[in-house]
Amino acid sequence: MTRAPLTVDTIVAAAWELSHGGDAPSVSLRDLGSALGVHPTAIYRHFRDKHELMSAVADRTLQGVAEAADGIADPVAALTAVMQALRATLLAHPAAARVLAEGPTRRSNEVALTERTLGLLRALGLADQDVVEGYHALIELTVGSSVIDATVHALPDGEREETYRRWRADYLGLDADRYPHLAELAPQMYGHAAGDFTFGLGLLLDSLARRAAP
Amino acid sequence: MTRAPLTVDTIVAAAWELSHGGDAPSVSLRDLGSALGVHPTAIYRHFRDKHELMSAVADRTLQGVAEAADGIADPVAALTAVMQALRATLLAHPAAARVLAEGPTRRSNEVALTERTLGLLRALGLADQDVVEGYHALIELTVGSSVIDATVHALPDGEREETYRRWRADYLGLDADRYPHLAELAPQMYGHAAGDFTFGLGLLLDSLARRAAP
DNA sequence: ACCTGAACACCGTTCAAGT
DNA sequence: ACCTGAACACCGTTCAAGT
Repeated sequence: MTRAPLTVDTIVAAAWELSHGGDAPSVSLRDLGSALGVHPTAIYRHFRDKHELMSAVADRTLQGVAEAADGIADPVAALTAVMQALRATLLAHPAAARVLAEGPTRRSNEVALTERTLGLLRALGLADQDVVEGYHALIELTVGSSVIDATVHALPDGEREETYRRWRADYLGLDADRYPHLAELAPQMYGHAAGDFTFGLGLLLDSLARRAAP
Repeated sequence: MTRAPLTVDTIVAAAWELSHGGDAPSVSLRDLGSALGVHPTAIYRHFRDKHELMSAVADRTLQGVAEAADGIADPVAALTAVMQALRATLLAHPAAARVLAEGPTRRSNEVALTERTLGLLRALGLADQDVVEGYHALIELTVGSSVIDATVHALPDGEREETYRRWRADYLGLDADRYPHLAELAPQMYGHAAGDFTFGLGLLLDSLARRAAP
């Protein structure tokens, strides 16, 4: 009995599976080959190089993100849902997140996400230039938040809390004369990364909504 | 005549030099060794591993960023100057930017930057919790903007414009019935990445200033 | 047409050996 | 104490050879 023939979709699906979680910071072609039961270099028959493969994997990761806005009438609430969904998938697939962070892939799910976001910003009543710049600001905040949090997020729950605790302790241990603000505020830092993102997203959307109002 | 002895500072300075620009996406220990006239593995006598070295290089990259606020009385203007300085150095050193994007190094220049930023947010009149969350939002937007723009920013001027032009053309070529917003707004996208960052930063600071007001 | 095998030019890292 | 040499276990990628 022979193996099912290799296709672009089979390869992307397997690579997407391997890109889960942060314990596997990047997918190697040798690992991917053995997951597919195929020689590592067989992948080059279907993708020009590894970057093209990872770009396809990254786009698969964006499947359904635009649809997070479905059924939400309020544009601000819909934009919040889309950006939270984007952040969730970037945290789950850090290797794909790195590819998306390099610039737009212009692949189908990414295009759908962009189209949806632009439409929601227009529904808010913004001028065209504000729509475009607001879109970039939302993406920049969400991607930044995701890449910053990805490493710690990949840790098991216990280690994650321990890491945050150690960071706070480092700040608390500083000379309070030289670093008065840090020494005082340290206990409140790194308490809840997801909350920080929600706060920042709210700041951006508040400003955008205000620019839209007459 | 014998070579000057290897020190932590010599190594960091040489690695910092090699980390300039985006044509060199990452510094290899073999390249670093030959730049120093030393066997690649000699570096392990001074750093535990490559990550510790790159963490030191990343902090060197932050030298002077906090001082971008010097002499600026208005907290909003000072915060703008600091974040623009941070973005500039992250764009110039993408390899270091990737290390900083993984989480806080808690090294001296980073600590100085954090302390300064917290102080400026407090000067704005914000409550402690808003100071902490506002700080994270500013860093997330700035890091996100920098990693997204770094790849294109590293291209020579002509190629950079050509790349943006190609991206716009890709969006313009889409089916206008399925993607009406993109098709219409494409000409205004990717016009000036630095301007997009300034806009997003303004949105965050506007919201923060409003929260500070009574 | 599609995949394999062998090879190339790289990586970070370890450890015994030199001085 | 500090550095070198050799080796290990990896990478992505190319290209001729197999079927």
